Amino acid sequence: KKHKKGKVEGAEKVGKKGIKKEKVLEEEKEQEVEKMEEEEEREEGAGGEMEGKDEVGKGSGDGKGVKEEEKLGETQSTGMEQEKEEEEGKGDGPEKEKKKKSRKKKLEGEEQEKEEKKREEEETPGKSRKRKSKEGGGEKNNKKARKEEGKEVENKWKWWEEEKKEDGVKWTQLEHRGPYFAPLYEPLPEDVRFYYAGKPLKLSLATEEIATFYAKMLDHEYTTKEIFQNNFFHDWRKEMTSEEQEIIQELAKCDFSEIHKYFVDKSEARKALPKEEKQKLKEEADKIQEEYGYCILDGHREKIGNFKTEPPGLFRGRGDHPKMGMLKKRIMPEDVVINCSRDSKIPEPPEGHKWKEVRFDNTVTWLASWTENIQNTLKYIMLNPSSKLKGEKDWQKYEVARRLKDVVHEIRARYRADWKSKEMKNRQRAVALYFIDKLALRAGNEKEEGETADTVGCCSLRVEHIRLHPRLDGQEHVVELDFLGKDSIRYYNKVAVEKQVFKNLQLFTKNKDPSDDLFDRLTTTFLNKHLQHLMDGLTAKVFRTYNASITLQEQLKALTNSEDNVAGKLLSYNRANRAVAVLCNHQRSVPKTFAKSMEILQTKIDAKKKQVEEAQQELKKAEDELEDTKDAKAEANVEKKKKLLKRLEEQLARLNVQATDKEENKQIALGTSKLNYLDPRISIAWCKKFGVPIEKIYNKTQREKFAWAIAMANEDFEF
DNA sequence: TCTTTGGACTCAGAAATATTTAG
DNA sequence: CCTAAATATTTCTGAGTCCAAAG
Repeated sequence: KKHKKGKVEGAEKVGKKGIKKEKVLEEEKEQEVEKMEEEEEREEGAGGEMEGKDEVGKGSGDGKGVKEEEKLGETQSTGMEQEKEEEEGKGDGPEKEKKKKSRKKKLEGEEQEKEEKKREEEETPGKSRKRKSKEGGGEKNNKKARKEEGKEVENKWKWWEEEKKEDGVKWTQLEHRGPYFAPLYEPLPEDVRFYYAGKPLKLSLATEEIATFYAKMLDHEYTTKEIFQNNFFHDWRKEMTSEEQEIIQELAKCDFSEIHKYFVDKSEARKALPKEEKQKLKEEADKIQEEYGYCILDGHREKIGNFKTEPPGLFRGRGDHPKMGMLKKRIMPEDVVINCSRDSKIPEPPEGHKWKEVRFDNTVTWLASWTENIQNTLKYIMLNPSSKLKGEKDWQKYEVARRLKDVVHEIRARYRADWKSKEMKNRQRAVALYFIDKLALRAGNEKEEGETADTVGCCSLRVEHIRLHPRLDGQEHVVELDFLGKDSIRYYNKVAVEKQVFKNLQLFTKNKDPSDDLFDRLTTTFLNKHLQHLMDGLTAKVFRTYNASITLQEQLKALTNSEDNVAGKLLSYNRANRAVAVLCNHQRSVPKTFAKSMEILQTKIDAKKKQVEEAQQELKKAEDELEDTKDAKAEANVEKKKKLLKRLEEQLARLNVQATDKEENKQIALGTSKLNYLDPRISIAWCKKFGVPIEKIYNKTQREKFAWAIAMANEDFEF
C-alpha cells in the first residue's frame, strides 16, 4: 500500500520481469558511478575541485553553517550534565541557596513585568488604565487575580532542579478526570428546514446532525470541491434511514441554506450577547477547565493540553486530501482508553457508559486515547507544553541539537566524501543529507498512497520535484526545487549547489520518469541508522533544530545594535526570527486585511511626518523668540517644544519600524519556529544581554512553556 | 532477517476567541 | 466614552517523525 521505493514498486507491478529490469538498471548505474569517478579524478588532477573551500551554507549566502567553526574544545559530556555544569558555573553555592536565588530572580521578573505595564501606560496615557477602571467593581478582582497569578508562579514546579527519572519511566503518579466529552447534538428548531429538490424534508436525528456539519461549512471553499462533496455524500447516505436513502439521491438537490443561516444567526446572536451573559458563559467554561483541564502528576497539578474529545464533524484534510469531507464520528466513552496510576482515583465514565479500557502504563505520557475513524490512527490527550513531561523533552531536544554542533563539521566532511562513494545507496544518502543540512528539509518518510495528500520530504523527493540548471542567473549548478511539503505548503527554492552534488543529481535522475523517486535507494530508516551511528541520538530532524537555532544565534549577533532602543532591538530580533522561518519554510496565508491595514499605517506615518515638521517649525519660532526676549518664559517654551519634537520623532520612528516589520512579515509565520525550533535560551540570553524585557519576546503562554529556560539561562548562554 | 504496522510523540497553520487600539 | 476594527492569543486537530514490535 505504501509508496514504495522504485525497486520494490517495480517488483510489485511487473513481477519477476520487473526485478530483472531493476537489476539491469542497477548495474548500469554502478557502471556510471565508476565512469564518473574516472572523470572526477581527471578533473581533480587539473586542480578544478573545490575541496574544502565550500563549506555548507556558503554558496547559498544564507549565512548559516559556516561560522561556528571549531568549538570542539567544549566538553563532550551529556546534555544534562552540561547544563548542571553551567548552573554551577554561575558560582552558586549549595542546593538551598541556589533555590533561593532563583526564586528571588522570579520575583524580580514579576516586578519587571509590572514596571513594564506602568511604562506602557505612561506611553499611551489613559488607555489601558481606563479599561481597568471601566470594569468598575472589577478593580478589586483584578488586584486579587494578579496576586493569585503571582502566587501561582511561586508555586510553579521547578522540575528542572530535580533529579531525573530512570529511563523509560515517565511518572509514578498520574490522576485525572478523563476527557471532557463533546456536547450531544441538539436538534434544529422546527422552523429550520432542509429541502430536497425544492421540497421541505424532515430528517431523522442522525441524518440531520450530519447535514448540519455540511451546512455549517457552506461558505468554506471545501464545499466547492468535488472530492469533499463526494466523500461527504457517501458517508452521509450511509447514516440515513432507508426512506431517506430512497429520497436523497443527489447532493446537488440538497438545500442546506436555511440550516446554514440558522447557524450564522446563532453565532451572531452569541456575539451580541450582553456582557453579563457572556461573563456567565465564560465562567461555565472556566469551571469545566478547572475540573477537567488539570491532572496530578507526581504530586504536582499540571495543565492538560487538550482535555476535550474532538467533536464529530467532517474531516478537513489539508491540500488535496483524498479523504476530505468524510464523516468524523462522535467519540464515545466506549472508544476511550484511560491511562492513569493504579492507586489514583480512576476517572468515572459519563453516566451509563463504560471506558473501553483502563490501563496503568507509566512508560507513556498520555492520559487518554482513542482511535479516530478516518485514518484509523490514535489520538491522545496529553499535557500542556508548560508541563514537566513536555518541558523536559523539549530541553532534551535542544541539548541533542547542541551536541550536533560539536560534530557537525565532521559529519559534513563525511557526507562530502560520500558524494563520491562507489555505492549508489551511500551517494544518495550523502546528497540527501546535504539537502537536509543546507536547506533544512524534513526527512520525508514514505506515505500510504491514496490515503493522504501527495506531499514529500527529502527522502521522498521525486524527479519531477527538481530541475537542474547548469547555469542560471549567473550562477553555476543551480537546483530548482518545487514540491509540496508538510501540510501541502509549497517549497520553492533555487539554490546553487556544489558541482559534485549537481553531477550526482544528474546521475540520480538519469533514465527515470518524473514520478520516480529521486533517491530510489534511500529510506529515512536507512538514513537515520547512519546518523545514529555518527552521533548518539542523531536523526534527520535534529538538523532542522540545530540549523534553526544556530541561525538565530548568528543572526542576532549580526543584527543587534546595542545603541538601538528596545523597539529597534525588537525589529532585529524579528528579523533574526524571520531568517529562521524562511529557512524552515514556515508560511502563512497573507492576512485578509493586510493591504488595507498597511495602507492605514502608511497614512499614519505621513500624518506623523507632518506633525514632526510642524513641531520643528514651532521649535524654531520659540528659539527665535528666546533670542529676542531672553526671558524665562521663552526659555521654558523652548524646552517644551523640544520635548514635543522629540516625542513626535520617536513616535515616527516607531511607526516606521512597525511598517518595515509588517511588510517583511507578510507571508511568513514566525510562531512555529519560535515555539518548536529555537532554543529559548538563546532568546533569553539575548534579552538579558541587551536589556530587553522577556515579555517583549514571549507572551504569557510562551513564558510558561519556556519556564525552564528562563530559570536557567543567563546572558552568557551559548547554543 | 527484513519489512510492515502500530504507537507515541512533535510540529503545523487555520480558525476561533480575547484583547487592544482607533475612530 | 463607546463601538468596531485590528491585532494578539489560544484552541484545534491534522500531518509529520521516529522507534519498536509484529509478521
